[in-house]
Amino acid sequence: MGRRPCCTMEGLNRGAWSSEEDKILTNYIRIHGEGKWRDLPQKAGLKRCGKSCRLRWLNYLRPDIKRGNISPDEEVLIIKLHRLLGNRWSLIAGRLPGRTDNEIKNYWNTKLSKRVRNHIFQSSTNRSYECLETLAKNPSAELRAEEQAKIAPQPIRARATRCTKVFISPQLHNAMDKKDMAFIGRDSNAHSSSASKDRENDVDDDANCLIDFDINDLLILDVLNCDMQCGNELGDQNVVGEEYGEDKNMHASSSNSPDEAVIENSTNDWRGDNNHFLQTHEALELKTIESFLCCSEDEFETH
DNA sequence: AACCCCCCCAACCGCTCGAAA
DNA sequence: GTTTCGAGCGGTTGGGGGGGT
Repeated sequence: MGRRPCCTMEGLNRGAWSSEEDKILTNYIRIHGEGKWRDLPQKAGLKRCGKSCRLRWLNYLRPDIKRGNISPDEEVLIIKLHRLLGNRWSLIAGRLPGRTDNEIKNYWNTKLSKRVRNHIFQSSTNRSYECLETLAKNPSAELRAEEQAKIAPQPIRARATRCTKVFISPQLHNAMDKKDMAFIGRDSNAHSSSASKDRENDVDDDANCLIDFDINDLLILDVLNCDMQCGNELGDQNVVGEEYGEDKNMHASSSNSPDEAVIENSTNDWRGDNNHFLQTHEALELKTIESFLCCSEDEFETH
């Protein structure tokens, strides 16, 4: 194996881009569209690595990029998402239209992480987004000890994988539709056994299906779920860190069930005009939902 | 004015993944 | 099944600018 570098490294410009280079790249992409980054520099007449061109376009030149100060609302969202997802910058950026993963990563590393760290000294399984909002809107605000404990991070570190389909039981989908805390918040054992039973019925009824979903539901669930025991379950299941495993067939991309609903056709995506987020990250979200429901991984794998 | 230090952020690097050959 | 390629992700680096002395 092995791969040739994306371009010969000799004689290429490095470092900051000049306005002339920006102009050339922008014009080229305007005419030919994105993609084929390896060949782009040669065709466009740029002395740059294709990777560098891609990065420059995605992080700086794209017309839909929102530049400027990050609003308090955006801060709140970043903090919430970071708490939920950890350093998954592309996922977090996917929730902030016009913001790039690089920008959010930088913003977190230079500002938010310090601010949050200063207000947190004990891990806790409880959550309080009121505290987070207070923090984002008034950085100098001092939180009480119990408030600090409530916002200690417990990110879900499942791996984000690219796949095209995801399985969610009809029960889960209905529960998410209705924000059914009674269903979602039941204790893990009770839920685990009943969930298994439900799924057996699903199989019998041939009612399993793949249903697209919106991560907004997760956030809503998370917010509504402040007082639930779910946080404890997350910790108990080792969803933080590698121990939780990689992928483990959590994506259903190989399934051929006729009941599958292909995410690509989803209209439930936050962006509306494309489905990048769901197409690339539903496996992570499935893991997230699974964790929220406190189900065992095996139960999902049976599907 | 000169120097130093720190912060910010654009850019780079190494790696992984899915798809195609 | 294996190899190669295109693309994307996340951690890190380093240049530049601003503030302090």
